Order: sequence, then structure tokens, then C-alpha cells
Amino acid sequence: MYDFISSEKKWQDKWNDLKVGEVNYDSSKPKFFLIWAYLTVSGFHHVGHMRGYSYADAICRYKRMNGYNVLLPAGGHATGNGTISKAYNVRSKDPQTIEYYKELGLNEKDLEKISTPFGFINFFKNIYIKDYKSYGFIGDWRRFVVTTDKEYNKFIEWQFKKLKQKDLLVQKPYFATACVECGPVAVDPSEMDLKKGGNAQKNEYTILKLKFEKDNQYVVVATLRPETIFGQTNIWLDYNVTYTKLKVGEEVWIASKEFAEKLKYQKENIEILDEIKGKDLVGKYVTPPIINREIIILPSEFCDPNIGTGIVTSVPSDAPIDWIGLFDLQRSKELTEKYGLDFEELKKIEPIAIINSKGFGKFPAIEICKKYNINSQKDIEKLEEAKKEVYKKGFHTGVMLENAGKYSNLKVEQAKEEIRNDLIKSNLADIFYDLSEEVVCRCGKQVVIKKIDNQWFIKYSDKELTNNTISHIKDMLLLPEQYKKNLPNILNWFDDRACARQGNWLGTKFPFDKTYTIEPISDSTLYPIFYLVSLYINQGIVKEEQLTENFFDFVYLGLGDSEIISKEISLDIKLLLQIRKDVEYWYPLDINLGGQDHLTVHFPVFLMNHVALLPKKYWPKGIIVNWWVINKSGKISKSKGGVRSIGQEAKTYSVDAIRLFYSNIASPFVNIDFPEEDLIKYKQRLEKIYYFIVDLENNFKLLEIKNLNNIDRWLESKFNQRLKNIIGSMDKIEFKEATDDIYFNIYNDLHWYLRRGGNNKTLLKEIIKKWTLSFGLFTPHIAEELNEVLGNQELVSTSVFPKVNDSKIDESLDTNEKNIENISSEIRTVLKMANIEKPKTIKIIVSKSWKYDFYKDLKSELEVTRNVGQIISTLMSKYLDYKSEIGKIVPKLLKQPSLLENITSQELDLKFFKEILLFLESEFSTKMEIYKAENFNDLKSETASPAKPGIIVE
RNA sequence: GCUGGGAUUCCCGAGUGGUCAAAGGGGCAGGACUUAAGAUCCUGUGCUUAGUGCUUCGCAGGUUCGAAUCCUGUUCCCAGCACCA
Repeated sequence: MYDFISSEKKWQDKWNDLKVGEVNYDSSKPKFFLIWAYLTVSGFHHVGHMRGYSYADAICRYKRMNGYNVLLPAGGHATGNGTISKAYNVRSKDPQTIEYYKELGLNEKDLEKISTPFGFINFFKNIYIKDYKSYGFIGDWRRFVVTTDKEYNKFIEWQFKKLKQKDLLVQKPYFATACVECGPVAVDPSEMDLKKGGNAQKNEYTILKLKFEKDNQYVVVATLRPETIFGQTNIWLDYNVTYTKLKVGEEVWIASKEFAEKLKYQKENIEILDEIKGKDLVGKYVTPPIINREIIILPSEFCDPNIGTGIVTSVPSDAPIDWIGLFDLQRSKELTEKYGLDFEELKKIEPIAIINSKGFGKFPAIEICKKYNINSQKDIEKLEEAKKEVYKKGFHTGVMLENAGKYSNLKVEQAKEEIRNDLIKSNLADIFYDLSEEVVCRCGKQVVIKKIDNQWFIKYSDKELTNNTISHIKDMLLLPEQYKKNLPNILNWFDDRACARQGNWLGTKFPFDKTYTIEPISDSTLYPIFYLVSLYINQGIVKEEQLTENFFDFVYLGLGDSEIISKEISLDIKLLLQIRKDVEYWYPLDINLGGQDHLTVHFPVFLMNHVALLPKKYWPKGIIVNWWVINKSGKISKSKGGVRSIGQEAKTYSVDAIRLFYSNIASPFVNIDFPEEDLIKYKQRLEKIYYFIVDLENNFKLLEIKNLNNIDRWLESKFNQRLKNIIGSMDKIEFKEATDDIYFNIYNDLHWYLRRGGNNKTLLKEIIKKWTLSFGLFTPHIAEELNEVLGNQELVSTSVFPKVNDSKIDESLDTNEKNIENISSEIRTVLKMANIEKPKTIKIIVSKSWKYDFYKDLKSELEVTRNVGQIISTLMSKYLDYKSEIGKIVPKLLKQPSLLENITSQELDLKFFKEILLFLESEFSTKMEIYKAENFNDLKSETASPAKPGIIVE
């Protein structure tokens, strides 16, 4: 048995000992610089990570074998509060956390180590490098960086100073999600910061001020549809809830207590004045802005004081729930009287048509309630669905009706914006942000939306920056291809981004206000260039205090005087100049490879920061986005558990098989599963190839040393064709195509060669050797192992990738082999049809001579016209003797023009069949006979054609 | 909602106007080898037929001498979406 595990260890040690991945400035070689996007330091690697890394390593190995000096560094992203909360969970002995780590092999001592944020980071940092090596990735791990390193902080400080100097840092108010206790938190599905509510959306409500009883006193309602203001007939609140009067500036607002509390985070000078009971409001009237007619306050059961202001405006024409609410009241005298309302008065309220939407009449809400058969405001689920449908249709296809005043005939999409802006401008409305569901911080306290007055932003909206970036990406390698189309849209859409926050976070202190910490996305945009300095930092040659603004200005931007700077920071001038040279040598980055989660955030900011801060010659040259490994429950991610240990997987399937699986199972740009059966198949495939080559090697002495015959030349030609394809695929980063050729097609070619009696020792040796080298890209361990079996001294990893010998490619040799397959297949079909298993003889009748000429003429005629009648009449005049046959043959051939390819002549076909006679006889274990149609009296002699010789089995 | 992508023969997955009943892999079936099993190798795998003919590439139309491939409509599915790495 081929021992995958010990072979892996053996070659990994060798690569490590020979420091294949450790690279330095070398002006004699072209450089290639690739990174994979930072790994978040939050636990173990899983098989999803290994997918991207495998692609990165395959590209790097290919480049290395083509003479490039290849730099592949790595680093860990630890800023933010991920590590803080992970370490906290360990420290506080959260049972789930402890169990998880124990399952993955950590002992008590390890747990102790990872119970502080920095302990956690250091522990995993070492594991990561071990993981890279254990999967056979060759990189320069000396340069490993963690974003919480103090030297890294200096780099980020420098970056932000540069951003400021370029006027790309701006301050303005911002509404952020924040825990009332611990400050800003991220609300996202990974729920890194949260206990609950990761899927919540930030909604922007328009607060309408409805005048109530006296000037400057308003009942306020929150709406997402300010354009429906013209259809208001009443407002809703809860009869049993006690509302609050609050002072907002000079005004008094009436709303729920919960709203008042939340508003405090978004507005200054909020004061709670008084309480007012819902039942005291019901039946009274308010005056909404713009429409200026009184509408009544009515009770309902669907007003949640936690949502919006707890009071809702009612537009029964377009909001299903409003219509049903009204309907419930209008049909029950009993109910209205209970609330002390005038039943007859209430019945007079009618919906007001305001919007014309495609597929709906005047009152969409009423129609949809009928459609969904909604009869009561208690049908909450149906109402929700109905609301969505009406809203969607209205938003996209709706047009405002005449009663909308100056907004008449505007599209809803447009009217919504204008109405909102006008209302706010004239102080008739306000903005309020709220979360769509309850969100709870990890600490247990509520998460709200909080206004931050002087929030710092990176100005990604900057026109010049955006345009420069968009025009730069035209020249970039961007994979998948569709991303190239998508990226300009993303860049245009990308708005200013809040870049620093207060609270308990790891990261670089914001240089212009040290109470802020730079947030995690913003500190991981320019970092590939830091690997060029981290090499010296990690060796202890360059110290934190030497990483001044002038230092970075010089090494990254070439600014300043090296002698002065060298003295200023007491750094050897030779070293300073060397670092500058390194930067000039390695930059720009050739490829940044990362998962699809980076599509709309990381990659855009990575690009824009490079474009903003570095000279054009240092702008990145490529981005490759790989998709994920998913399982039944969705994306494999650490935060959701369900992580597979990469070590266990490697033991079970072998590293080479896993890597081949990633490259061959599908394109890098689709999500894949990680199914055991497939992994096993790939492992078996590798074993098959291994034993095939080992057996061949053992039998080399049985083979002949001789000149090339036809089948030898075919193999040589075919192999060179495959190699050419492989190289083409690798240049286009098409792993699936490349691995299909390497692990399947060439294998099949060699089998065919042997079956056809190929036994040329010199040729086979040469081809097997080259083939083995090609394994070095995807399955490097087995490649080295086989290379050693073949007696080669040099490592595959440092060998030169085989070159194509174009002069050996001769496609006519393929035709020959193809014809052999075809005739074999035809014979088999005939045998099956005739129901003969063991034929005594097989006769092949080669078509009559004239047909060869005729086929050739027909083919060239086809290039002139596709008109059947015309073709026939042209050809008939030339082949007068065969008129009746031509009439039958031509229409058939027109349907199957492939039969006209590669027509030679009767003599050549006779020769061909004689040459393969022995092969066919052994394939069918019988006697073969070959005849000219002219000399063989049988029906088959008439039907035999150049593309299909007659076959008679007996 | 915004932006982008997709639907192919039992499955995965190639395929962008004729050479396509459609690569490759898997599964399944038959055969060879083997004491046997497994592995390996060969063959087959839409229906039909002495090598023919017919029907297929989400659904419905259209352009063309010719469409899996182009156009229109339609249904369904997927991905990313800002203090989240």
C-alpha cells in the first residue's frame, strides 16, 4: 500500500529543510507575489480554508516551476472583538466552548493559554503555520503577521496618516448599532458580538408628526412608506398601553415609552414629561402634515410599542393590516361601543386610493386580503405576506395618483424620496433608525441604534478615487470573470465607511483620537506590503520604535532622504535601502486570493486603499475569489460549529486527495460539499496512478529501445497536446481543466497506448517523467514520491515544469486512433445487432473508390452552399453514372456532416486496415478479412462508404 | 430591495451557432483477471435499429438552411451586500 501519511511527512520536512518557501530579493529572477486574504484568528482552520489555500499553492507551485521567485506569506487578523469574546468564553468556562476545544484535542494547559485574548492569538498563530505545512503549502512563514502586533499598529497608524493627508478621512454623524452597555457591536449573522438578533436589519423610519390638540404637540408615527401619507384615514394605537409625552427640543411628542428610550440614543435633549393612556387618546383627532385634514385615533391589537413609535398611521387602501383593522371595527357595533366610539361615524371611513400599481385596482390592500382570504387582524402570517406583496408591487410599478398634489404621476420610488425629504426640510417629519428585531449583546444588554456625532469615515465615496479604481480594474486579472463586470457597480455603490469606534476592541488606536480604535475592515486593506517589512521585524532586525512615518514614507513611497532617515531612527542605511529595494522588487501584489465573502467589502477597500495611497505602479494586478465548502446546514464556519478538523480529514483521505478534490470536483467559483465518497474516489485515483507508474517502472526492462512507430508518435503527439492544454489551463487558472488532463486524460492515453501494443522504453520513460512533474502542482507529495521512484534526484517542487514540444504534435495521428476506436465500436454494434458473441470471421469492405472523390467534392460544395437541391444538381452533373445513389446519399450526409471529415482514399484506407489488422484480431479474438468493395459481391459493398466501411460478421 | 449568477442526459459537472446523443468523473450493468471478494482493465449506460431512425439540454415563443449555444417572455434556484471577518 502506498503510505500517504508517511510520504506527506517526508516531503514536507524536505521542503522545510531546504527552505523552498523562504524567499528573498533576487534580481536574477522574475518575482511572483501572492497572498491569501487574512485568516480571522478565531479558532481552528476548517476544510473550507484549505480550499482557497490549495488553489493559492497550486498557482505558486506552477509559477515556481516556471522560474519565478515566488512569495507566499500569511497572516492572521485578530483585531475587533472576536478574540476577546472567544477568550472570555474559555475563561468563563462556557461549557459549549470548553467541549468544542477539548474535542479538537486541547488539554487543560492549552485552555489556560487561550483564556486571554493575546494568549489565544499566540496559541493559534503557531497552529496555523503548522497547518499550512501539514497541507504541503510552500510559503514564507517567516513573515507571519498578526494584526494585533505592535509593529503592525505602527503600520496602520502610518496608513491613516496618509489617508488624512489625502483628505480621505472625514467626520460626520453616524447611526451605529451599539450595546447600551459596551458600545458599538456588529450586528451580522455570524453573531460574533451577539447573543441574539444577528439577522436584524437597520430600518430607516420616517417619523410623521401629527398635530394633536395644540401647537407643537404631536402624536408621532413611524413609517417606511411616507408616500402613502395621502391615503391616511386614521391612526392606530393600543387601547391598553400607556404612552409617553416627551419633550423633543421645543416640541412635545406622544409615543411609546420604548420609543422614547431608544430615541434618547439618537437625539439630544429628550425629556420625558408625562404619561398618557391609550384609551384617553382613542376617539380624538390628529392632523397629519401636508394633507391637513383631521383623522381619528382608533384602537387596534397590532401596535407593538417596541416597533417604531408604537403608534401607526393607517392607510387602508394600501396596507392590508390597516384595511382589516378598519374592517374589524366597522362590522362590530359591540366592539366600537366598548371603545366608546360612534359606530355610525366610524362606518363612514373609506379607503382613499392613492397609488396605481401594476396588476392592482384602486385598493390593493382590499384585493390582496380577498386573495389571501384574510378575515381578521389576527391572521398575522398571511397579513405579513400580503403586506410584502403589495409593498413590492407598489414600490416598483406604482405611480402616484392625482390626489398626491405636486407628487402626482411620480413613480412611487421617486415620490417616496421626495416626500420624505420635503417633510423633513419643513420640519414636519423626522428620521428614526430602528432594528427590525430584538438584538441582544453578548453581555446580555439591549442593542440599539446610537447616533455618533463626530464619527470618522474613510471617504470611499470620493469620485476621483472611485474612478481611478474602476479604470484600474480594467487591466486586472479578476476571477471569476463575472466579478469584473460586477466590481465597478460595487465600487460606485461603496459609500463612506466608519473606520474607528469606541469600546473594548483590539486594534490600532486611531492616531487622531486615541479614544477610538480602528475597526477591523479598515486595518486590513494595504497589508500585503507589510509582509515586505515584517520579514525584518520578525528577525528582530527592525524594531517597533524604528517604524516611524518617515521610515514607511521612504520604504513604501520612496520619499525622503535615506541618510537622514537612517540616522533619525538609527537603522543601518544598507538595511533601509534593502527594504526599499524589496518593496520595489516585490510590489505590486500579483494576486490576492480570498473567499466570496470578500466580494463586496474586503476586495473593494483593498483596491481603493492601494489606489489612494500608493503610486500606480504598485496597484494590485489580480484578485481571485474562491467559493466555499458548504454542508447541509450551510457554509462551514467556525461560529456555527460543525467544523471538521483538518488534521483528521488529512489522515482519512490524504492531503493530496483533498487538494485534488478541490481542484477537480468543480470550478473554484461554485460552492461545493465535502462528501466522503468523492474524497475516497480521489484517493483511489491517486493510488491507481501511483501503482500504474510503479508497475511500469518495474517493467521498464521488458520494454524495447527502438525507433518511433505510429503509435509511439501518437503518444508523443497526444502527450504534448495535453501538456499544451495543461499549460493553457494553468495560465487561465482553470484547475478543473488542468486536473482533468493530468489525472484522467493522460492516464487514459497511456492505457490506450499500451493496449495498442506500445512498448517504447525511451519514450515511456520520458513521458512518465514529465507527467510526474505535472503532479507537482496539485498533489505535490505523491509527485515527489514518484519522482524518487523514477530515480530523479532533483525535487519536483524546484524542477522546471515540462515544456511543450510543438513539433511533435500531429493531429492526423489522432484521426488514425479515432478511426480505430470508431471501427471497433462499429464492429461491436454490429455484433450486438447480429446477436453474435464470438464471431468466426469479421469482414471489412472498403468503400468503392469513386465515393472517396465524391465525399471530398461534397465537402467542398458544402462550403459554397447549404442548399440541398443546388448541391445535388451540381454533383450529379459530375457523377453521371451514380445519379440514383447520389440522391440518397446527399441528404443523409447533410444531416451528419461529421461523416465528411478526414476522408482520404481507398488505397490509404486499405493500408490503414491492414496496419490495424492484428490489433483488431486480438480485440475481437477472431480472424479479420479485408476486401475492396469493387471485388466483393454483397449488398454491403454497395452501402459501404468512406466514413463507414461495410462490416460483415459471421 | 440592490448587484451579479444559474437551470444540461441517474448524480456531479463540461459545453456559447453546424464536427453534439452532448467531454470527464461518479453510480449502475455486462465481460476479463482472480480460489473468492476487493482492486484493476475492457465494454455499455435516452428510445429504437445489422451499424438505422426518433426524441432530448427549466418552460413557452422567436431568429436561422441549422440552436444546449443567439433574442423575447416566463418559472424556479443561488451568491454577496458596510463597523461582519
